[in-house]
Amino acid sequence: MKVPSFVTDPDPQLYEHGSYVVLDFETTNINFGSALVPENRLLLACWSIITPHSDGTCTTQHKYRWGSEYDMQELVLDIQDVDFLVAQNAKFELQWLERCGYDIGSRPVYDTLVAEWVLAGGRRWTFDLDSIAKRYKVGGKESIVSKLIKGGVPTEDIPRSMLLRYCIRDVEVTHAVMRKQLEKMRGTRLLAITYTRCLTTIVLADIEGNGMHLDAGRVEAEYEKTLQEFVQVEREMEELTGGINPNSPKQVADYLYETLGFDEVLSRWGKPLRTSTDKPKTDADTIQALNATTPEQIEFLDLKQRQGKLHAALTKNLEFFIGACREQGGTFLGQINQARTVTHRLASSGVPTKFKAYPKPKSCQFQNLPRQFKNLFAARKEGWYVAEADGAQLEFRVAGHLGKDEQIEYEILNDVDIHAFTALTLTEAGEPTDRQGAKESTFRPLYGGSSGSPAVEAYCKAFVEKYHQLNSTQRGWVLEAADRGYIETEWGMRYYFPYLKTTKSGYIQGQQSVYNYPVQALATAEIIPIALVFFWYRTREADLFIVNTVHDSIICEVPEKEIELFSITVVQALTEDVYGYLDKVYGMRFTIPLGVGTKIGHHWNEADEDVATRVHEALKDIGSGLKIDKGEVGLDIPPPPRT
DNA sequence: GGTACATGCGCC
DNA sequence: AAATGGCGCATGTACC
Repeated sequence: MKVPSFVTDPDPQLYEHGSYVVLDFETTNINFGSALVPENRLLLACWSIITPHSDGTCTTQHKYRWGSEYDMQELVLDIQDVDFLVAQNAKFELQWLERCGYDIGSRPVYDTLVAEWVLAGGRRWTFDLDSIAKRYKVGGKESIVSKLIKGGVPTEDIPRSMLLRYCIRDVEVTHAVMRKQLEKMRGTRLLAITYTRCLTTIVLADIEGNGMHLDAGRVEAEYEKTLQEFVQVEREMEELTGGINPNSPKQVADYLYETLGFDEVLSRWGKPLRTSTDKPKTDADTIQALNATTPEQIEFLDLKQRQGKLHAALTKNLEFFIGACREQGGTFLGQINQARTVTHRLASSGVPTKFKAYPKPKSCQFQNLPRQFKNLFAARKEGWYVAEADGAQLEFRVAGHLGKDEQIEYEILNDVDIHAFTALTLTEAGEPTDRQGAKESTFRPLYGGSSGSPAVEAYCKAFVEKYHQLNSTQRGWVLEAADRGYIETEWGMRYYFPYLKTTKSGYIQGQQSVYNYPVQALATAEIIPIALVFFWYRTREADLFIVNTVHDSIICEVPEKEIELFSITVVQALTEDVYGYLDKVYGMRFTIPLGVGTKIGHHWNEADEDVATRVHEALKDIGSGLKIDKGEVGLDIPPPPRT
């Protein structure tokens, strides 16, 4: 499908001179009124239409309409008549507008919540409309209706006149906030950032409605197996300990350090490693590091480690999965949230769901699903595939670009194995490590880490020397942050660091965040969302659909006939489209080749070799370094030459 | 009885 | 004295 010009040739100045509708809906409030809950109903829409004129003035028209999604034709026509749509938390309005028959991809949105998140630049502000309004001194104090809704009063029970006043007021406040935000962004490069974020909002509004789908047979088997093992472990623990609660850090600590007489793990300075409130630690890493000598000690550590893992697997995932399979056909929804993270990554949260089998509602988010359970997910349609594409070594390559680091560029162009260097350095420093074991240390110094075991410290030093151009760039960021209180990234985003402190020794506390934010942000807050937007538009008329995105990846359900379409389009979106967008919108020429890896099979993360052969064939004339390994197909696409 | 915090664990 | 970033959910405990 053709990608609209407001994506291929964006002009963020549209927000300054275009016509727009400011919209607010009132709905019944199951799960905060989400349009994705079929039982929710639309009650009321209030909107203003703002039409600018060539002489600098503008006309404003106010409208409202009581009724359901089937009564909103006039609203839809009004939106179709303007350049863009404005709302606070536009994802919510877009999901309702979808139910009203509006094409949510047809024009840009301006989301005051998202814009405020951009302006916050990493400061932990609150982003509800009342808080924002208060900061801009518009709109007065929180209304009674707002408190009633928060207090759980059904919206439909609130007197109509009150609800109408409330809704009109929210439209006015949203509009006033928008004008203030635009004012504040003038003279900065934040408008373009806001534009990118708001394009992403549209796509998220759509993806959230799809949910992910479980293979019920596999879930039942996995649950049964895990439960049996868990029951066995708990029984053995009870016999050994006489009945402590293994989920209580307090009781476990008493048992470990009093009853069993373990010595606490010590830091390099000889002090015990404690929790933030100075209590003895009982987590998996600590238990791994304890020195067991008696048979009782050995047995307990083994049991506790298994118990912790099994308990987490059951309570956080498998019980939820079982509920979803037995009670709702295997498909469940998750939220993908903007305005949560300080770096502008996306976050995910679960949708609280009440299953018959459990007394309390359970939630399951989409970004921390255990790897070992990914293959419990399948496409919901017979014969379809789950296809995942991820940005190859995305943050490392981004670091190479931001640091203008020739060594990183060389290593990417020549496909150098970076973990091998880590393993070698650690081994030479006296701690023999294989490639797999070295992986966890590889990027520690990239994010400002410098300490650890002697060998790890030696590795950190070696890293900093090897990629000295990146390191001096990062140290520059730290100085800028310490000096001005914020940094401005290459693409114009500002991150504030009000809490940086320089110690007597000259060490800047909090510098790790400064090292990290630009790298994490360009990779997972810009490049992946941009790719997501292009991929979504390019495949809107295809049957395939996006079901999830996890920081550096895009996950879809794809019919057999669209395997090639998926592969070619996702590669284009994650590379060429990104180069083009960064250049056009941020004036930024990306210098390092971006790469893509694809994995396609009937279950998530379970590659099908035959499909991989087809993908390999489809991509053979594109890019460079095409390779196929255990069903995963990867390649790089170099950035366009500089002219 | 309800809420807030601490802890631990999962992901990238 | 300590020094790798970013999240969300389940449970236990302290406290009102």
